[in-house]
Amino acid sequence: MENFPTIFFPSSSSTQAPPSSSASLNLGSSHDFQVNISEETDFVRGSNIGSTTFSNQSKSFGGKETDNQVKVVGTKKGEKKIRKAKYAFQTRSQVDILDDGYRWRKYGQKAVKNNKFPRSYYRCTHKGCNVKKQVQRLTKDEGVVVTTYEGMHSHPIDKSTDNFEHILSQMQIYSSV
DNA sequence: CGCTTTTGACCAGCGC
DNA sequence: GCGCTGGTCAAAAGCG
Repeated sequence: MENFPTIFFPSSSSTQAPPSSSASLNLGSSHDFQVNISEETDFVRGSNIGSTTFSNQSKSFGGKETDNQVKVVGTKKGEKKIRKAKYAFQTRSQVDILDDGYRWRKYGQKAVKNNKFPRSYYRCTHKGCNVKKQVQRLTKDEGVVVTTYEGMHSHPIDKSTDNFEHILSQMQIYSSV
């Protein structure tokens, strides 16, 4: 099977060890799992990712650079706007909802300009966990779902689904800046 | 009965 | 200054 997840870590990384764990994903029968990790404003595009349309997708996805700027939702006055690290997962799947083991609650849905499919906004339901994620399907390839994670989970996984948490752990390690 | 989803409104940032 | 777009909130409905 070639359904193996292919995780592309920024090659510029030199601090932590590369993900040597054999990450296997049981999301379904035929899901091409492609991860496109975007570190802050810098999208990892191109590379050796199999999809030819990937660059275009990345372009449309990060068309507006402003979408990487996230303002702090603090009730305090002058909180500076910090940009959190976002991780864009590109998954080839028939379903939008990828159960990664965490509990998500949908809190919004908006139609994006360049996509005819709406974008869904989810938030982790754990107490004190402000992890958000967006799920968006591409217009060009409706078989491709882009899941953008924002933030880090600071609690154990809810279910014992797969070792997807291993992947998340790897990324959390990486994203601990 | 409690939680999740849905959906419209509201708001802030940016471009023109 | 206005309009557009993206992101969040909140109320109500829906479901197990």
